[in-house]
Amino acid sequence: MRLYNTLTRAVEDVVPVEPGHVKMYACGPTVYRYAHLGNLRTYMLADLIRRALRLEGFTVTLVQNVTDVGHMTDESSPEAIDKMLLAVEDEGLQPLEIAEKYTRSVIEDAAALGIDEPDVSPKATEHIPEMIGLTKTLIDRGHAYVVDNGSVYYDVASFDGYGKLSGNTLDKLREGHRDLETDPRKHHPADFALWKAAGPGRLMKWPSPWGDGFPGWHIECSAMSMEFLGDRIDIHTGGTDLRFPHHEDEIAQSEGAVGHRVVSIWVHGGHLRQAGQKIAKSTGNVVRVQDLVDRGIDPLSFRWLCFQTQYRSEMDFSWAAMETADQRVKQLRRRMSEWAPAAEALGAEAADFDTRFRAALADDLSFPAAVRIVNELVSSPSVPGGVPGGEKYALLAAWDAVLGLDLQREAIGGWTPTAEMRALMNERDEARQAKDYATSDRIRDRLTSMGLEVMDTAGGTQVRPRD
RNA sequence: GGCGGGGUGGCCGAGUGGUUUAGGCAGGGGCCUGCAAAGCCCCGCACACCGGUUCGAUUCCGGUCCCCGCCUCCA
Repeated sequence: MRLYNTLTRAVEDVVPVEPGHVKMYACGPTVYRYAHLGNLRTYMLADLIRRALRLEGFTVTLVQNVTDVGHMTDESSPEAIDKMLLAVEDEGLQPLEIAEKYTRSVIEDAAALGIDEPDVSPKATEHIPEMIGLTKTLIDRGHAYVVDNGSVYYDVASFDGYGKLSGNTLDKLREGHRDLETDPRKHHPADFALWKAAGPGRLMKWPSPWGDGFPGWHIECSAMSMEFLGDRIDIHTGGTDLRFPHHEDEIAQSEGAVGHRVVSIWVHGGHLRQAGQKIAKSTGNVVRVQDLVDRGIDPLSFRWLCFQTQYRSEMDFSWAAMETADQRVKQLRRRMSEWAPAAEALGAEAADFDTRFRAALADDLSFPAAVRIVNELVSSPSVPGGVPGGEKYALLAAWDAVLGLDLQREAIGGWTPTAEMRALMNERDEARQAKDYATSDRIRDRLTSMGLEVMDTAGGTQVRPRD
């Protein structure tokens, strides 16, 4: 298995520190609003890496945090508004109720998209002591300092490798600095909060050695990743926007605390755009799982849409492309039911397809190549010397462990026409045999109006639900 | 201003120093059919612009234009 490492800017082999067992950490959702498809694409990425690794025979442990601490709209301003607090005001709920509501919603949306749950989903609010502990360690090791109001800042100048992930090294940061108002107590403008003193009216706050306050944005990931996975983590994923400052700061924290490299491979997923702009709450162009459902699109079809684009690339979302993908997935399921049951063994041709599919996934998760292989398999001849239907079924069923498209749904689900439908089908066949086409066409219209697709086959009239 | 990533045929989107250079959808033609549908077969010869390297570049290098992300919360 090879993955592109943002840190080294190269595709690297995944070589877990513990042989055969890959430890993954994924930056997860902030739960004061609904997740949109862009967020979910990134969560899906972590799951796809896990699925592909498992197909390769690895054991995988995936930890994904739930950020239920509100962060500031603007870290540098004293008048900054807490986003969690905004949600609290808008919805008339308590912070924990807000968190619960949206946590549940994200879990549901992820499930609808076939994203398997992480092995562990720690909540930030339940690990405040670990964050305080890590902050103490950083102070002790000379990487952080306390200022007079009780906030604690990370001293970026104390960490040699600062900037290695994003390219934003300290000299570059100084050079290209935007005129931001920063806390004058900071030693360097790029210093960031590990712990923030609670201002008046702050709802979520905890006691600490430096007074009541709340954790900085980046510390939760350092603290929880190392708590659950140790200080040698094989893969860390997140959206490309987290590359700087979030992941850069996370590296400074984790490595500053333990004194050595913590994460081996950093994987960043590309953003979803719509009409050229990234999908975001602030842009006002969010698309949610519910929007897919409202349009009669199977949410799992969003997976197929995503598979066509390399995970690292930005992807433009359009309803036209989404509907095309949906049609294709539904078509695949229909073909599966035609090919059932699965063959017991694979012939040479089928085995070759299998090898190519697995190689595509192992090559930096090349889903576009995998999609092509699926398409080739589907349209390959089922004649002797080709791939018989039963083998196609067996292959696609196996690949579905990664694709997650529920391809066997129709074949297994066994949709069957009702007695009424069967009676009409018989009537139509009789009319057709008698060449009474006026009657047969009328019956076809009747079946069509029942939401069915009518097909003539060698065995007579067949119907299936129209998608 | 700094950092990072892009511009491919009607659309979505892979990929590659040349020789058969994806795939899907839409579109055109055909087979099949009583007619449709479904299925099958055939058809597009693209790579922002300008230079350079090369026998040869869409692919490598330089420049130009444009787009997107990050630098404030962000997947």
